[in-house]
Amino acid sequence: MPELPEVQTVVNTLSPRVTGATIRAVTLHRIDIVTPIGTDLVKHLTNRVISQIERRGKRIVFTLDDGNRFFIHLGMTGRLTVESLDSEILKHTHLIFDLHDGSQVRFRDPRRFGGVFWLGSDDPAGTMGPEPMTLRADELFAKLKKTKRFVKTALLDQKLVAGLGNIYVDEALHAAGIYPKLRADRLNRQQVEKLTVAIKTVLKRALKHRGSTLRDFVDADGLKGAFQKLHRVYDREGKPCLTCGGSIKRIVLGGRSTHFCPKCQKRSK
DNA sequence: CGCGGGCCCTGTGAGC
DNA sequence: TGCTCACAGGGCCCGC
Repeated sequence: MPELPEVQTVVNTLSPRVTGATIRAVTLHRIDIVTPIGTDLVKHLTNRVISQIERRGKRIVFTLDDGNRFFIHLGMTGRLTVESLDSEILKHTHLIFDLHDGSQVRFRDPRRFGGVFWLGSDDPAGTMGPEPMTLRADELFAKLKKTKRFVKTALLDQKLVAGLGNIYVDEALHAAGIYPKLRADRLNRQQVEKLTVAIKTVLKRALKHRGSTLRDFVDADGLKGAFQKLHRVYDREGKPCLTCGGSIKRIVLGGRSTHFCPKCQKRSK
């Protein structure tokens, strides 16, 4: 579900509702969604003020008034929403913050690939790579030079660039006319230049449409994204390429679905 | 030590 | 209608 545009959309909709809010109570229904194991989240958060909320990679980073931080990762099916007290608490709701104004922030994640990660004073970025929106082509070129993996697989590595996922890597490679199975270290300067621009263009357009909802994604207000209607390759196997009319192919790389147009994204050069 | 594969989970939709 | 199976936006951990 959540890649950079979706996570940013959650932050954008959550921020005005929680920035400056006091967490009056914390209800943790499953302690195993919290990392490190044994963290007393209730103690850390109760009666704290949320002074800031921001995105780093695919992480939603909260800064508290005591300077401590934690982040929530949405995994595949995570939702972070603001709801009223009387709205039904759905199955798989693992964490609830009661705010001073009577609203609740709820974290719900059926597959539990997401979770809550206590940082304290640790760096929210961890070992993550640079943000794609401010990425420089020479920087990406240097990183891709260091690996023999397929360019598709390399771009999914959050240590290389932080925030891209399966949808936007496929979309960006298509926009740049690059074959997904091309070895990362074989891309030339012009290709990386084009790829850098394509990544930014695709992410910017996706953000403008509040991300992609294939199934689960909603923002903090429960609103779905609309960018899935504008995908040019992702989840379009067998359909005509919107650029050249060729048939979109689906292959599996590193266990992930990969969609591309064999005519626009040629194997050679 | 880089890399590929397995695995962690639940829900859904296609196919029989 | 009901069952089985493949698959899903992510990422950690384990051998090789």
